[in-house]
Amino acid sequence: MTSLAAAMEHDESLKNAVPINLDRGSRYALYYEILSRHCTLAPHHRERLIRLQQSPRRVAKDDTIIGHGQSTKTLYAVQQGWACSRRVSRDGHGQIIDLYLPGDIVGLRDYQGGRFDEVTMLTDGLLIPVQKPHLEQVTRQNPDLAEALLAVALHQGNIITDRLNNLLGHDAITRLAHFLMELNARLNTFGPDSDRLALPISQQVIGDLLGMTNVHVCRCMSSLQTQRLLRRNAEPRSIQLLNRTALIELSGFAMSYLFTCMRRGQNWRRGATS
Amino acid sequence: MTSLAAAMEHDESLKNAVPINLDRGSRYALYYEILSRHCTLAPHHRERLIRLQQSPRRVAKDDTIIGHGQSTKTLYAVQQGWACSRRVSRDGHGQIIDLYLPGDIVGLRDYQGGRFDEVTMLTDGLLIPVQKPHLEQVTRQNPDLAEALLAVALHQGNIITDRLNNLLGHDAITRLAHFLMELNARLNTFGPDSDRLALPISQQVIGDLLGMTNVHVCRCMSSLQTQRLLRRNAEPRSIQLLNRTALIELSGFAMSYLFTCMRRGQNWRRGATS
DNA sequence: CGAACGGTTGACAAGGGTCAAGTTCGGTGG
DNA sequence: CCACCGAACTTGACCCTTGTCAACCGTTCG
Repeated sequence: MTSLAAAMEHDESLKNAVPINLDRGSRYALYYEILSRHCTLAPHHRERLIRLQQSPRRVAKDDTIIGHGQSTKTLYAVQQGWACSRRVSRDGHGQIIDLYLPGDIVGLRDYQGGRFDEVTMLTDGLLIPVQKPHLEQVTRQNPDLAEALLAVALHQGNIITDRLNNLLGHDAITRLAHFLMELNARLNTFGPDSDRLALPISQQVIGDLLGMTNVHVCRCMSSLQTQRLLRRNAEPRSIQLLNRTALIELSGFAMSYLFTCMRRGQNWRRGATS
Repeated sequence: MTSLAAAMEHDESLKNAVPINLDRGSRYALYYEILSRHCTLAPHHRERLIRLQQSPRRVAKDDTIIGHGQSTKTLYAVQQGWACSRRVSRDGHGQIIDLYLPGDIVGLRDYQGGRFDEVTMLTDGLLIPVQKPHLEQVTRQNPDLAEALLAVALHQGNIITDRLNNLLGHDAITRLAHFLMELNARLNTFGPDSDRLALPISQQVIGDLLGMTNVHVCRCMSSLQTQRLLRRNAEPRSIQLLNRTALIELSGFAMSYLFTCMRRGQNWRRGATS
């Protein structure tokens, strides 16, 4: 086992936050894993993408990956840990825009340049950098990869759209429930659908993501626990889903944005088990 | 002047809602116009895209373009009029998700299939259909077009992200001001920056888009008018921006999602005027 | 003319923000 | 081992923004 592999496994607290298949051989093909969620890719694409990847970069909680207003030619795939992007307004107040989980690509929104949100780590983690020009070169030569990249971008857009839908016209408890279901779905995209949900972020951050105060997040969490819908664990920060059916019902969670992923995902899973 | 061209120009109320350059020759190349906002495209791409387009489809207010839950293999580019997509939840309540203006592509979010929001017209309009499989075939043969399509998708994602940012942590007046600035920017992407802003939708629809009630939209509009920031016209429904600087200041509008577009747009504009 | 629709206004209520104090817990230093 | 500290969470009191409900008005259109 290499030192990298060791580093990747020693971090117990993040273990169940890693939906990516880390079986032998796929360990270093993160971009291939991500892209092949949406399109069926050939083996030579796997090799091509592996050559693209730079060496993994271990980052700590609160590290700034991409500074505010700073142009960047680098994309990062999240191997481990959670990250978020913030939009900093003129008054210095930063609003969390987006949440990146293992298997997500950070910086894709800026792929063509022009928009420079700040990206910081919410937990310790491991990122795989790729140079945008290199990726562009590869996608120009491989229509399959270009299509897969488009699929990833559309998928990210669908996740955002789902969050937008969640924020519009729903009250705080519903929004929180929806957020938890979204996390549950994204963290278990291909893995077993565990009832335990890692939640390694503060209520302040959750509040920023949902447009409410940390105080009210706390109240809603308590309410959900009182309704026997979930139970909270303090250390490591996580929650136990006690009644997923009721939570889905309450939140109106649709999972529609996962359809693309699931459909292709089944191909992917068949391929992996064969 | 063909009958189509006549049809396109007789509709006075929508005249200033058309940011697309309708000069001779570009009139029928809507997809080329849209894609070349983001990438510099060659003349043969123009021909290729024109061949892709199906004959324009005139639609009326409240027409359903894409039914709820209905799969579709067709994309539509909006030539004239405004459209929106709605997400219909199980209880039958429909939440407006997205707004499509002239020059936008409808259905791109479902490009890979899997998500079926309802799309309806908010005004009368003119749409240019394209079959997704045909477009896919063309993009697979032309990396430039694939990249341009990716850019359009990312741009749409950026607009949504901006709206998300606007909804999180801003009060109703700020949200309304931001919405108006967004409209102003999107409707005048390349045209002269007019102070008159077409607003051919009801306050109920605006409320749905901003997550507030029609009553409160009315109150906020009145407040903005009282502050001498805008003036409302009843017929045709439009508003006059009296103090754009103050509105931008108030709403924290960034225009960042237009950067990609602007940057390339200047190329595009140079090309058009030469 | 009357129905239908969209906008306007007022009274009232509730969801959620704000502020502040208190609690828990892990880390740090003596 | 204990004392102390800070970060995050919890809880209560209070109040403001916004939703709700309703009446009313102006236009359009059948």
